[in-house]
Parts: sequence; structure tokens; C-alpha cells
Amino acid sequence: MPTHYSGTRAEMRTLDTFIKLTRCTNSLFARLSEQNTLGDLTPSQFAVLEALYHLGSMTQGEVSTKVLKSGSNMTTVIDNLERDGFVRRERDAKDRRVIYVHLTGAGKKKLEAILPGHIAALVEEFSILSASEMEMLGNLCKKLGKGKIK
Amino acid sequence: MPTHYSGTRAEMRTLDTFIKLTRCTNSLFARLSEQNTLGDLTPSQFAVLEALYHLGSMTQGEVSTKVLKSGSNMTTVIDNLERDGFVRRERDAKDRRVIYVHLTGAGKKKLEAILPGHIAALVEEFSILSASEMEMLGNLCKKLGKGKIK
DNA sequence: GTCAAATAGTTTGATGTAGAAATATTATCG
DNA sequence: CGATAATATTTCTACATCAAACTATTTGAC
Repeated sequence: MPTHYSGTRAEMRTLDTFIKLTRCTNSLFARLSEQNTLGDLTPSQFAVLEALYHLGSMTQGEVSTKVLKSGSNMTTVIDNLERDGFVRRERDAKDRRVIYVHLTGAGKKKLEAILPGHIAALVEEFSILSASEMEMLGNLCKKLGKGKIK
Repeated sequence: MPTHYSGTRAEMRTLDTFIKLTRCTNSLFARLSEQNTLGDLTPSQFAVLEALYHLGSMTQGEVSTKVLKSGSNMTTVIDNLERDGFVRRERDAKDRRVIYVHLTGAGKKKLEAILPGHIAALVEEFSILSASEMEMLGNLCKKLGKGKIK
């Protein structure tokens, strides 16, 4: 892929890899979004419901951490999910600063309706890679994602 | 990484790879953003200026394509860049539907002030991978990003 | 016990994002 | 030539996103 930048060999290599990584995830997510595998949920809403489904009820702060988003927008996302009846807020009686978020029956039902199709779409997309290629990609991503320990 | 999902082996493998890829790019971008290598530009603004810098003046639609964003928000991004004096709009005399976007002197200066640090940060982040690992990652991303030809 | 610091969540303001409908302009078909 | 289709951009609406300032509550140091 062209980078149109004249730098050292290491710089060229890095930019090239960075661009490929970025384009890969961008177009992968674009294709998934086209297939509309999340029903009418936004990606954030889906991520929150999925976290609650697999990991159980959590405080709002824990949800933020799991979903890797800042606390300030978690409020909005959960506001909207609550409005649609998919989650329920409950203030902790012991520590009244804390708010627990629970999946409602409707939320569970919603997610169970969506999840199989979503997974099928992922499997389909990744089927272009062999098992060992996926493993290789996973390991490289893990290494790069972890970053340097300083 | 735990997926908490009981599926077939292929499903598990896919989800595991998908999660690693997602986390990798998320935390990579988070670390880059922490280092503030884009000055006070937003990622979108930076991407637009960079495209204009490396590829020259373009129509607004071409910028959208290069930056992989929808046309409707390109208007806003370029509005803000124009407000800050980094780009200039110019309506095509021949086809008056078209708007050309040019980098101004201030925009060029801004980008040239930012680019070296940005590249250095990238090189530093990717230096955890060897040259051959980067190549491998790049190839896998290219393959996955391209998707199946249908 | 009281006051300061820490913690959980909300609000606000600026920006980005996508999709759909609207507008303006140009191209094309009959 | 004129109606219609295609193209480029904008507007509108809803949501997401972050940072910073704010409220409420709890904890800890003295």
C-alpha cells in the first residue's frame, strides 16, 4: 500500500503495517455493519448487552471498563438502553454512589435473537483465514496490543 | 482471552481472533491518543490534512473516500478545518456541484509540525514487532481486510 | 467526629459519525 | 428540447465520544 512518505526503511515498514491494520479493521467493521448483524442496536449498545449477558450484572463503572469506553458516555448509552427496556438501573443500598445495571428479560431475549447471526457473520468473514493464520494474527495482535512495558 | 461463549471450535477460534484484533487496535489507538501526537487536531482532521498533504487538492467527495468516512460528516470536518484556516474551499467553475479542498499555508505548516512526532510514536509502538512479524501482520490484515470476493 | 480526599455517576460542550431527505447542478435519453 | 436520472454537497436527526466541571456519597487521616 502506498504511503507517499519518504522515510527510513523502519518508518516505511511501520507506516505500511499501520495502514494495513487500520484499513483491515475499518473495512471489516464496515462490512459487518452493512450486514446489520446487530439488529437495530448500535455497536455500543450491543457491547453493553453482551457484557451483561456473559458476565452478569455490573456497576456502571465496570461496564465502562469492560466496553473500553469513558464513563461520561456510558451514562448516555445506558440511558438509551433503559429507555428501550433492555436494562434496568438499581442503586446499591449499601454504597449509594453505586448503580448496578441489570439485563432485563427483554434485553436477554433481544441479545439471544441477535447473537447467533452476529457470530455466523464473524465466522464467515474470518473464514478467509486458515486456523493457523488466525492463530498467528491473534498472537501478533496480542503482542502489539499489549504494548511495551515501561 | 476468554470469550465466555460455548460454540463450535471454529466459532471459538473466530471470536478469540476477533477480540484480539479489536482490543489490539483499540488499545493501540488509545495509547497513541494519550501521547497526543496529533497536536490539537482530531483524528479526522489529521486524516484530512494528511490526505491533502500527500495527495494534493481534492474534491470533498474524494476526501471522504480517502478517509473512509461518509460524505455527510465530511462537511462538518472541513467546516471546522476551514474555520481554523487549515484548508480552503473552492467551487469548481466548470461543474458547480463540485467543491475543491486545498491545504492552506497554515495547514501545511501545521501538518509538518505534527507529522515527525506522529511517525516517531508509531515506530516506537510497532518496534515491539520484528520486521518479519510486521510483514506477517500486514499480509494477514490485507487478506482479512479485503474480504471474500463474492 | 470532622474535614479533606477519593470515588461513582451526571451534565455540558465540542466534535464526530451515519443515514435519509433535501438542494443544486449537470448529464442523458427519447 | 424537455423530463428524468445521476452526481456533489448540505441539512437534519440521533447517537457516540471525550474532557472537564459538577453533585452526591463514602473513606480516611487527624
